[in-house]
Amino acid sequence: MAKAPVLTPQADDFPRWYQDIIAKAELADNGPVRGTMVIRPYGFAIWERMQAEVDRRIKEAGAQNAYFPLFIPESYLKKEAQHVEGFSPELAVVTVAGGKELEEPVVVRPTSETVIGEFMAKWTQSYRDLPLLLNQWANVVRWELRPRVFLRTSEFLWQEGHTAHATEDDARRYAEQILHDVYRDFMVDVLAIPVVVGRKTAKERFAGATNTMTLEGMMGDGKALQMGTSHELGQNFAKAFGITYLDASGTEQHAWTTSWGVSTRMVGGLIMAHGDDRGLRLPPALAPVQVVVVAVRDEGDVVERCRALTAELRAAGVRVELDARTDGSLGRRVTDWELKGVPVRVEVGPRDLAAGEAVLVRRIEGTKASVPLADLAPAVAAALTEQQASLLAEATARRDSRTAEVDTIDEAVEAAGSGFARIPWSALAAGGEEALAQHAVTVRCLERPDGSLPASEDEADIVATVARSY
RNA sequence: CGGGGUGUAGCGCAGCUUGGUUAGCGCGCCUGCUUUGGGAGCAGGAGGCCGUGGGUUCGAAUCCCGCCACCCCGACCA
Repeated sequence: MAKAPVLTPQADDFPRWYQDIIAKAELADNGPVRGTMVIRPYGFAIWERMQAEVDRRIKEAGAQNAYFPLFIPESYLKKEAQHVEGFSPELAVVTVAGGKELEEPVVVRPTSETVIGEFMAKWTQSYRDLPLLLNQWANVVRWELRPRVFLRTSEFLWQEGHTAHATEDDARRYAEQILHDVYRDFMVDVLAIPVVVGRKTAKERFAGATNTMTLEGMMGDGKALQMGTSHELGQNFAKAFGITYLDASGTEQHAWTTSWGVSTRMVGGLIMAHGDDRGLRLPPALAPVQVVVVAVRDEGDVVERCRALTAELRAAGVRVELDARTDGSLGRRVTDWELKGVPVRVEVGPRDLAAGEAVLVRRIEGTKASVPLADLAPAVAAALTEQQASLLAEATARRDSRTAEVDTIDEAVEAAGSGFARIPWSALAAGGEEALAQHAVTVRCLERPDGSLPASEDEADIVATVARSY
C-alpha cells in the first residue's frame, strides 16, 4: 500500500527535510529559550561517539583535558581588541546575581581564549613549561541572530583546544597537526565526509587570530558547512594576558598560542552530508548502533535465536542492538531503523531459520542478501567496512561532480547555485569577496594548487573555494 | 536586525473570506479483539484557555489593534 513519504523529500524542500529528520529520528527538540536545543538520547549518542573519536585523537596529539569556568569577567574579553569586537554582539551577559547588581558583569563564555590565557600566564614561567597543550569539553553561548538546530544554536557543546608554544613555528606546526591528524582524519575516516581543508581569508578569520584554518564539508544541497577550525593566535593573547616565559638564555619572551575546536554542529553536518529521503545514514565507524538484529515475528525460537545472534555479534566487537518488539509490525520497526540510519539490519524470521539463514540489509548501499547463520559475523563485519568506504566514495563523488573550476566571479556565483566553485584567488583580488557576498556566496578557504596550506594569502597561484554556506 | 510566512490536540493540517449550538480531520496515544516477511485492520476511548493582551459585538478561532514565538530568505556569525 502506498504511504505518504516518511520525510519531506530533499528535492521538495531541503530545510524542511532537515527539520523532519531531526524530529523523526528523535535527535533533538527545540528548547524553551530561543535558539536552544534539547539533544535527545539518540542524538546525544551520536555526539558521544564523535567525542570519543575526537578525544582519543586529541590525546594522541599530546593535549590534556582540563576544565575552566563558564563565567568570565567582562574585563577579560576587553583585553584583546579584535576578540572583543568580534564577540561583543553575541555575548550573553549576567548583570544580576544573588539578587544584587554585580560590580562587574560576567559573560557566559562564547569561547575560552581569555580565561585560559589568564591561567596559561600563571602556569608558564620557563621554556621548559612549553608547549602547554590543553583541551576542554564544554558548552558555550553565542547569541546568534538566526539559530538552526545543531548548525547554529545559542548554546552548543564543543571541544576547544588551547595551546602555548615557545616559537611561532611550533605553534603553527601544532595548529596544522590538529587540523590534519585530528580533524581531517576524523572527518574523512569516521564521518566519511571529504572535507576541503584550507586557509580562511582575512575577512573570514577568527576574531583575534593571525591565521584561521578550516575544514569545509559539502552538504546534500551543495552548500558548504564549516566543520571545524584551527587558529594561530600569534602573540595577540600572549601579550594581552602576559603569557611569558624565560628562554634558555634567560630572556623574557611572549609565547605563541593556538586554539581549535569542533562542535555539535558536526551532527548537523553528518545529517546533511549523508541523509536521504528515508532518513539518516550513519557511517559504520561512527554509528552508536552499527547493527540491529530484528526478530521478524515471535514464533518458535525466533526471539531466542535473535538474542543469541546479538550476543555473538557483540562478542565480535560490534555495537549491536536487538529489536524483539514483535508486538509491533515489522514494517514500522524497519522504517524506524532506516530513519535512524543504522548501517546494517539483520532480519531473522521462521523462514530464515528454517533455511539456516538471516537477511542482511545494508542501509547505505540499500541492498539485501541472505547469509548463512554460520557466516553472519564475518558478513556483518564486511558490510560495515564496505559501507564505510562506499559512503565516503559517494560523498566524494558528489563533491567532485558539484565542484566547478571557473575563472570569473560571474561563473563562480553561477556554480555556487548548486555546489562549490574553485577560482584563482587572483581573480577575486580587490573587491572580489564583496562582489560574491552580493550573492550570498563566500570564500570558504584558500589552498595551493597541490592542496597544501598557503603560508599567506599573498602567495601566487592560490585557489579559492567559494560557495553558499550554512 | 530587514523581507516573507505561520501560530487551532504530541505531530501535520482544515475551519477564518461571509462572527452564531457540544471546534473538526489525518497520524500518533489508550483499551479490546484480530494481526505481524516493508509505516496493520476493526471497534471503542482520552486528549483543546483556537500563541498572547486588549478592543468591537448580544455573541469572536473567525473582525480590528498591540505584543510574543516559530519557520524560510538575507544581514550577522570561530
